[in-house]
Amino acid sequence: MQTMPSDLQETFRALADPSRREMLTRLRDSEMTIGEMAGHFPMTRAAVKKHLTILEQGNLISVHARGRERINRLEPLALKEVSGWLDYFSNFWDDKLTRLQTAVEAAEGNSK
Amino acid sequence: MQTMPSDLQETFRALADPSRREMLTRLRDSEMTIGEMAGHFPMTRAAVKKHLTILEQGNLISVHARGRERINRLEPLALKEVSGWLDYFSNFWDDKLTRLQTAVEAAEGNSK
DNA sequence: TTGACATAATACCAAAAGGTATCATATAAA
DNA sequence: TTTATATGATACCTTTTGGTATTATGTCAA
Repeated sequence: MQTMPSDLQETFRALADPSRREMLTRLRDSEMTIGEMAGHFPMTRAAVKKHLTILEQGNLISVHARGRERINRLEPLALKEVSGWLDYFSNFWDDKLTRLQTAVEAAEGNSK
Repeated sequence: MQTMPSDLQETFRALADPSRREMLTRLRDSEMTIGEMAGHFPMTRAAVKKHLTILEQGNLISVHARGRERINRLEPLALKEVSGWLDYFSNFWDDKLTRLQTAVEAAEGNSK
């Protein structure tokens, strides 16, 4: 059985939830506290905090204390690792697109 | 051609399980039946079939009948859509890597 | 037709996921 | 110091998930 870095597993797991993905897109625009994040979601602060913890376990965010607040900051390197995993398939989809484009061009050539 | 992210949720959900990700890497090398796939995993055929169904729901594979067998084939376009979602963050990690590389080069320059 | 084989369908189970409510703790402010 | 605020930590509940076992269906081959 292939052994993948366990943190990549935690990253994929964290990305599986739509609320967490939306949290990442919000953190792309600006870091924010748990309370600020909770203001954007129809769930309790406790639930938002759980989601942020899972994002942190997936190395997708880092958390920094500022007084009694906790600043949540995007850490995009984990996303880059996911991108690297996807690259394992990229020539495959490129091939498929190439064949498709070739077929389209052939059809256009016939119609001219 | 812009096919907008239809149901990326099902794709992300399918990618969250390590067995399913390994199934995708196996299908990258060659399409195969349910029974063949089951030979590579320590679980029943029924469990493998469930995983393949979830991969199909995530548009990551297609299933084709061949007699009494079912051929499972990689459909990488859904992975390309995931890659597109990640691109929303790519300048972020590029920035971070650029800063890191700059710092490394500066350190090397100091040591020479 | 009969029997073996590959898969489909269903019921069931334990554990994980996603959520709430409640209480404790640490810090800011009056 | 007292009080309000921001978060942490549990306990608990319901639904989903990943797995099994069992039975049914369709197809190949003798």
